[in-house]
Amino acid sequence: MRAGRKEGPPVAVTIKDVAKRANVAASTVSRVIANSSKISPGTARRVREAITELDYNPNYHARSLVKNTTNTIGIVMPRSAQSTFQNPFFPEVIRGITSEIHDKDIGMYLSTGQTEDEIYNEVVKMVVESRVDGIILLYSQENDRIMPFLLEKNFPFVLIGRPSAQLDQISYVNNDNVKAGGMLTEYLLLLNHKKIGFIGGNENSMVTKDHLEGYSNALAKRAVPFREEYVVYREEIKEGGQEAAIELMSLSSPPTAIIAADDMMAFGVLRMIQDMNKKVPDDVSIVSFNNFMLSELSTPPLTTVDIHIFDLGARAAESLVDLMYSGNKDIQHTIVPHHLVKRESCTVWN
Amino acid sequence: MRAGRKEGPPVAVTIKDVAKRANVAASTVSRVIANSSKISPGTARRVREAITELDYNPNYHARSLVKNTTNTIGIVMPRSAQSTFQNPFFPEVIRGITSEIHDKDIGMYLSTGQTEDEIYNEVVKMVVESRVDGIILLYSQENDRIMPFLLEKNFPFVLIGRPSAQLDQISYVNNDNVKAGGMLTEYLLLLNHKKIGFIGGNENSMVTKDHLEGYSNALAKRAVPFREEYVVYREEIKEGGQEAAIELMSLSSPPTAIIAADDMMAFGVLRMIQDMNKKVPDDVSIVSFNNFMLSELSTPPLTTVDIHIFDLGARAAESLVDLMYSGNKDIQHTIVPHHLVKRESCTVWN
DNA sequence: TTGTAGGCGTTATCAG
DNA sequence: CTGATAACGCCTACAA
Repeated sequence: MRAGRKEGPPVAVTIKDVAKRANVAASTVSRVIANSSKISPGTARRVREAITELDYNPNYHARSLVKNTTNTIGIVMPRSAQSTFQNPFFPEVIRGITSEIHDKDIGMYLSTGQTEDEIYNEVVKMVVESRVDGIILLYSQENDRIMPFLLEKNFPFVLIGRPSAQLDQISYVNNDNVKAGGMLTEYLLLLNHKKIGFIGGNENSMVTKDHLEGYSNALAKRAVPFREEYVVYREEIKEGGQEAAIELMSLSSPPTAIIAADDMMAFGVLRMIQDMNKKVPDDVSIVSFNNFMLSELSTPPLTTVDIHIFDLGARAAESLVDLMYSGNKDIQHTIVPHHLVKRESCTVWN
Repeated sequence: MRAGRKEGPPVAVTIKDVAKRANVAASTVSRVIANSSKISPGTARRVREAITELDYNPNYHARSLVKNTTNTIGIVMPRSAQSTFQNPFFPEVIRGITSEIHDKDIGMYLSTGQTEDEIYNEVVKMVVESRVDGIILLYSQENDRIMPFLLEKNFPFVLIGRPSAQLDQISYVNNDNVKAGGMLTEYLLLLNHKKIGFIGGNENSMVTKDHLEGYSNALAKRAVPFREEYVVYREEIKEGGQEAAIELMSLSSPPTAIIAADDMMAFGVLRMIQDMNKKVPDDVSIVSFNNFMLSELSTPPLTTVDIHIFDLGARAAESLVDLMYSGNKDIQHTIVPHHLVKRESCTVWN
């Protein structure tokens, strides 16, 4: 279905009205708006007066039409973020983006699609109808149609995360998730844990793959065997952690420490472990990724790695603005640092 | 600062190209796109072929310019939501809005302003530059300039929350917050609590006022004295709850139960109470509003009133779409029901 | 320094 | 049923 026609509200004041009022031609008005150098102070003043008196604002579409620029960027979220925009990750990224563009007169257009097709079609519309000047992709998955499309159209975009291919053609900003996963694992190892469970998010997402790689690297380095049964995947943000905890803890030799895909998962794990009448961290240690705001308010407060989500968004916006307006078409790869936030959900294993 | 000019990417295919290809006039192409009735099947087919062959998409701005319609709605968030988009309320509202518009070909434009002035200017731009067809306001405050402006321009908008004035001229969707506040208080009263602390959010916001009214009503009805010192306000989403807990618990006669402005606050309160080596709910009961996803995962799980945030967004979008495209300009007031979710943060006071 | 004219890509009106 | 043609509101040569 397509929305119907709008009854035009009181016709807006146009550039001609201003011109008439100031006794000049429309083009002159246009020039003072553009701050054209060659304009006499006198007329400039007169025009400006007329503008304020009439409360004139240039029509966005007319301007976009002729300049072929929209001054807005599109944000594309994954399907799963739509169903769970609940994941604080996305709002926080958007905050970061916002911080970077709010004073640059750049607007933000949000995708609303809820299926892969809907999202793809929205992206197509954004670019081919010239709705936006550039796009920030909030996710990457293997075999996705969006990036190939954008690449083919040669349309400016930056990805938050890691592309699964064509690294050298895609601007992205990401964390070093392999390293982060490794660090967390090593931390647990140093705490003397040998049986470490790993709860991944979407099995096909790059983050998950990278975390897992870091995990297994760290294990290998300390000659701790990698055990299949310690690795489980859950996508559902709410029940995921709880279910994974059940799966892990019901093993004949359950882990003494668990790495959760993110703090939301960790909350679920925490809840479930406590429901089992076990203590965190005494009976099982928990660590996770992201450092959401609430992580420090849980019981016990969560040890987690802060990946600076806000910065992810801000840097992405920065790169994109560069790509769109600076003429600099160089591909940029930005790695946002992470750091461990030690709190009280981990302890030494006897 | 204003963003610069974009280098036009490969010029897009226009309606004229299609016309040429199909050997018809541009206006004919326009007609088949609009599904005009009076068009011969033959040409229609030829045109459609040309469209797909050329991969033609109508230019959004050209169309908006002449039709004076944008098929997009603007979402205006409060300053505090920008700094704390962290509050799950906003993402959840947006999910609701999205659910309502994603299949209607309606887009979503997000405000990015971070000061009151920036936000106001953005709104002005949205309406006066014809960027959007309507607006959803995610907050209301007394002495705000935005609603008067919208009203004066006779621009379609709906408010999520309660207007502080001109109720009959403003479409809004809201909860019955007085009732919700009253219910929570009565619940605690029935649990035999007499000393009930109230932590409000922003003291000037309508929600807070309504909650407080419900609170004091309920107290009065049971002849329990209203005590000034039991009422505190905190805006900061993260530290607010903790600080308020300190303030309340250090009273000479501290409350045995606390009503928090929302679950985020409640988390902070919970944390702080536990840091004081007191038990929830045995030493103090906690209840709050909103029922965020995480509320059921805390320790202990939170008793809270579910206000159906998602529906707030969906209904608002529905009303707005009506206002914008249906020709029905009737003011609509929608009250979304709430319900108590009993969990484990409250118990009977001996 | 300023005005005139033409065009950006559509849709709507009016003939035919 | 279809084709010209004139808007929509703005910007940018080109002239003056």
